[in-house]
Amino acid sequence: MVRTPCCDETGLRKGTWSPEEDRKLIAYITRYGCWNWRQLPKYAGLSRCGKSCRLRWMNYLRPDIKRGNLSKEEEGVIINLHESLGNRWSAIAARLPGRTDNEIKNYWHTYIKKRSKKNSISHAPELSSSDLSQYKSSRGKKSEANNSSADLSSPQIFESSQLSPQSSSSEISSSTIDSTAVNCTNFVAENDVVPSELFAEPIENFWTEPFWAENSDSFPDDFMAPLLDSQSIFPCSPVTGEEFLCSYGLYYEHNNVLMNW
DNA sequence: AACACGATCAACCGCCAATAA
DNA sequence: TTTATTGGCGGTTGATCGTGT
Repeated sequence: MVRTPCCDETGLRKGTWSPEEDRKLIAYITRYGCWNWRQLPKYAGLSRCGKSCRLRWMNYLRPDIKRGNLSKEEEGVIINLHESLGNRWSAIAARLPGRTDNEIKNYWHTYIKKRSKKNSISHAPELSSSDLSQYKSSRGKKSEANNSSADLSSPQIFESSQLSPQSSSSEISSSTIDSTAVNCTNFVAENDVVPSELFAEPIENFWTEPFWAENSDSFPDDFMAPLLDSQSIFPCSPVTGEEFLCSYGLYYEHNNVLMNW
């Protein structure tokens, strides 16, 4: 089977995201969730591949992302977890609310450099053979990895604490993993804000019509009615009401259109 | 002020596992 | 069972920023 590359289509943008692109992505996901990353950019009016959109959202635009330097406690958690988990950045990130695997990965590489410099030795912290085998087997059996990571004795700091009260710990532990995915795909499915039928049986032409935040007036009233509100989507957003933060500033929704302060 | 260098981090790439058809 | 598609992960790259000379 030959896998079609997701990013080699001509016309797809690469590189740094512009504020406008961020705005579109935020607006779309805020409103509709991420039902399909591959198709999402088309309907969101973005000339990006789905992977790129997903990455941007997961690593940067999610409202529960914690920016800024890692605290001493977080550093300690990373170091401890790395000892037991190895380079399983996503698993480590799952224990650090608001931190992304990319961020932790970057931190670790920086840490390794600092440490190797400090010790004036060439060997940076490396995976033991047991770590490696554990890692490899976990990659082979993802679901087991999820379970095993949930069993670790290290302090459990679930992102669930930032999720809606309805989110049970079992939900999270079954997907430690991806609280982000929970956040994202379950916007709709679990928040009971938007009827799931809406997605199961979309309004005619809906999924075939590009989404433009600017043109949201064109949607029928009955469709606009069950829109997600920021609190139900991002129950732990530091910003209340109709506002939420993103990397480029404070956004708020006005007449169902995302505005930048 | 200008340049070189290193650090940081956002983003891309390629692979794998899960799942659907 | 096989094939195709998608999501997710870790490794890596490269642009940008800060600092030192």
